[in-house]
Amino acid sequence: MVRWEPGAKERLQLAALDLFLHRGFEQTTVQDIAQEAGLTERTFFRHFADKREVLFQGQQQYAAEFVRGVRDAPAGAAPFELIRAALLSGSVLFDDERRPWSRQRQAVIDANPALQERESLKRVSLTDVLTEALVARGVDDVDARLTAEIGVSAFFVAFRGWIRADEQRSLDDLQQEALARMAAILPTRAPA
Amino acid sequence: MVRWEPGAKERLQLAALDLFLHRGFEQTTVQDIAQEAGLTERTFFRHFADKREVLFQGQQQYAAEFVRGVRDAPAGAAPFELIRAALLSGSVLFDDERRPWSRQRQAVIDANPALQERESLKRVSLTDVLTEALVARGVDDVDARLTAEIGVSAFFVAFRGWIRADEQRSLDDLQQEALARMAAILPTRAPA
DNA sequence: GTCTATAGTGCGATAGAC
DNA sequence: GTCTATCGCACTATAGAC
Repeated sequence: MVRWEPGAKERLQLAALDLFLHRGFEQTTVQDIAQEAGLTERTFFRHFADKREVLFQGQQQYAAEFVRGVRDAPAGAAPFELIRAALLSGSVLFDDERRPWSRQRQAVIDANPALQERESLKRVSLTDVLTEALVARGVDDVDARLTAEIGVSAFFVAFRGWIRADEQRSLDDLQQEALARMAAILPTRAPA
Repeated sequence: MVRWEPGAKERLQLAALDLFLHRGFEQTTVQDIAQEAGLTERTFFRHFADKREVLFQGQQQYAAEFVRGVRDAPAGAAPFELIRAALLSGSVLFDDERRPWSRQRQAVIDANPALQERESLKRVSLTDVLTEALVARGVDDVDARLTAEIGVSAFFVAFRGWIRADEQRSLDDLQQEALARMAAILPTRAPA
């Protein structure tokens, strides 16, 4: 007889999403989740720093793809090209199979302020790592931050559209549209 | 003898900032803060939803100024003009007198992830109300969201610069610079 | 204003993998 | 033997219920 089944973390994540969906985040205790996964509270907290974090693991995987897009872009690419590459690279994680799961997860987050708080912090972290990646590609500090802000905004606006019930377009299509619209909103520079 | 001194909320805020600065956020209990202000824990939670919130009251005042800028902008103003008006309107709250206080407060926030989380949520809320204000001015939903994102990004990047030790320029100068740089980063549209 | 549930921590013990 | 995952228990502070 084994002392523990493999995949404890995954079991906890699945149990948590399921319970949050049906009972609500606040109405679900960590003990409930652990019990559902055949583990104890203490073990839950070994895998996740806090109760909310169980929904946000995997985000750093997205950040990594994002950064990889920047790192692998052709030499001499302008900041705007770098951010397009980042967005395209990240979008591969959001295929049509994932759409229903993303919808469920987002519904749970939208129903709870504490989870929105964590999500918004993840957004900031994503902007930070992207900024760093741009600086590593030689972009000026402030421009890097602004470029990252533009890119992350495009991602989040596109993502919201992507999980809409009637939306069929790919995430990257929506991202490109968001970037184009932002360019249209900002004033054109006077020709040199 | 009075039953309670006036300004309970303000006393709690001042006591909290002071204790957070000297002891750290986590090392300060709500009881510490209440005691310092001559009140009870229960009273603290009557004024603030949670321990972190004591640092974030006054943000909604900023949001109101922001929105007012949008509402009072001249008729027929393009989204970009509306956002410029919002930023200018909000910046009046950040005069040179406030700079040292903003620095202190930000130092406390930067030292604690839980506070960064709350700050990032406030940022999202600000974007939401700004989006709403733009929609009320007739801007298309998606453009409103994107415009709000641009504006809030400009504010936060500018604010970071504004509290730098050696920075002398006004917040709005820095905001304008941020907007100009974003425009320069995004590609120019092909002429119609 | 009191009471209590729950989140989250610290430390130690144990069981298996290697 | 070492290393790591799990569990047990006692504990504090937050936050909400009554």
